Amino acid sequence: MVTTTTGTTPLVRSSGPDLHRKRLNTWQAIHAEVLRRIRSGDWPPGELIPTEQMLAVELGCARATVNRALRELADSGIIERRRKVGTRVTASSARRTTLRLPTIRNEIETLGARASYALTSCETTLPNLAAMRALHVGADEPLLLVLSRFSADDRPHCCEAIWLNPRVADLPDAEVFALEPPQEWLSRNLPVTQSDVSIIAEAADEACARSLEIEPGTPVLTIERVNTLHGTPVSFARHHYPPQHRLVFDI
Amino acid sequence: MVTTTTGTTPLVRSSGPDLHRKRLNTWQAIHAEVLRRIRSGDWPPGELIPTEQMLAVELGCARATVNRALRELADSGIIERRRKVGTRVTASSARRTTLRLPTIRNEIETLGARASYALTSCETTLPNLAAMRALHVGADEPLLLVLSRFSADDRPHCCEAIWLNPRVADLPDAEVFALEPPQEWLSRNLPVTQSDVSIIAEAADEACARSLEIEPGTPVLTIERVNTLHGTPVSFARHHYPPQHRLVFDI
DNA sequence: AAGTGGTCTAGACCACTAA
DNA sequence: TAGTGGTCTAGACCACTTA
Repeated sequence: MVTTTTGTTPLVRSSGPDLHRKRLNTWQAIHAEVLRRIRSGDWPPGELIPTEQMLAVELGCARATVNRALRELADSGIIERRRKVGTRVTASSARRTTLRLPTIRNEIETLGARASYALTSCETTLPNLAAMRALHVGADEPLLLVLSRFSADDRPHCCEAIWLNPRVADLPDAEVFALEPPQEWLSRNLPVTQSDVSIIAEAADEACARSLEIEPGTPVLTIERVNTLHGTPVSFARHHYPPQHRLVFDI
Repeated sequence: MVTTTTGTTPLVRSSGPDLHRKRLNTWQAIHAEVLRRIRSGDWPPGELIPTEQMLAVELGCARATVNRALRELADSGIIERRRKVGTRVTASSARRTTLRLPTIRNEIETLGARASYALTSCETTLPNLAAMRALHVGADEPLLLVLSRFSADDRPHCCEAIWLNPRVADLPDAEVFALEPPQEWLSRNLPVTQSDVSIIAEAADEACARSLEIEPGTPVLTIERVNTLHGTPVSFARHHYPPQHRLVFDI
């Protein structure tokens, strides 16, 4: 058997049973079919499902295609796979999803609003406790602190406080941040090897409340981000969103 | 050349240039190498990187292997791929990451603490406004409302309020929830085709504050989840976490 | 020792899109 | 129309795990 295969229009391999079974050829189709069987209750939580080999034969495709489909399902936490054991439908309601962290500008424009940026202040100052811990600096090492705000259609959308360490990165003149958000300047000029992100609920402090035009003490959703370059923390950003803001996603 | 390849221990294909270039054979190695070149600045943000074909030749592996590596990078938002155009290093700081939503019990045990569950109340009652909207029911349709709390090593960790619609799902006797969290019972007994999740910051109401042993009005992190079966909303859960709680992840 | 998933390969065709 | 990524296939070997 030396002739090349056509790859995407294979003929029925044998005259075995199941001649009427529709062939599922793409990994998306396999993915959907397996998901259907799980959701319909055919394959209940905790159950072992057929092996890749069996599914490939049943659905009429290569094992690699089944593998791709099942890998996506495993990545989503829908199924759990173990060598030698097989593939199980996940019993718990544990799920995974992809969380996108776009730029603020992008986030606003996705909502269909016009984004505008305004610098609030930009000064070299001694770090507070959180900044000392995040950037691994002492209380006597001055940092650059930039406060700014984004508006969506002229309503306050989010305010940012970002601490930058001038000893580990070449920072621009302060005037630059009057025109461009630190986040955008950073992404173009400072390489990052890792970001640690936290989401927390906290009470708005004085500056944040003034920026977002809310009462001090109002709950705000805070997204913290520490950017690290080869193990050295470079920037520590905190984005604060007013109470009506929601981080939304599907599973 | 009809002899089969061994797949994982191929010999050098030709006596071309670059005999000293180490062959990168696994998609993880390719992934790491490409990431290294991006982070080192060799391939700056916005730049086109070589095609799959070129990388496969340079690194000495199959194009499918390069494809797998680059696909993972694209899934993380590190690069952007377009047919006919090529692959670019993402210019913005937009990033994606996988967010895990484990069961509360799992979450607590991952922290190394002992999880305990306690039912607060369980009653059939008319929906509030949020529940009406989430479950698409009218103000006169009674729902089952279950309030409960999880503790980690006897400290309040999270409290839950969940609304269940008895008209679209067979619900158990109320006593069941005295022993088992609704979340766990649901995952075993009610299939779900979609979940919509929101993360918000809000002020603790009276019941939530009592349950978490905090002052009413304290900011809490709330994770809302609407489970849907074939388009019909079945349950509406709200998990409230006290202020020190952080949703943490890397990028 | 054996079974299952994980991955690599070489070749092929398809889908999309800029020119 | 041509170039690039997206995917499928058949076969092979490896890695991990249970028995």
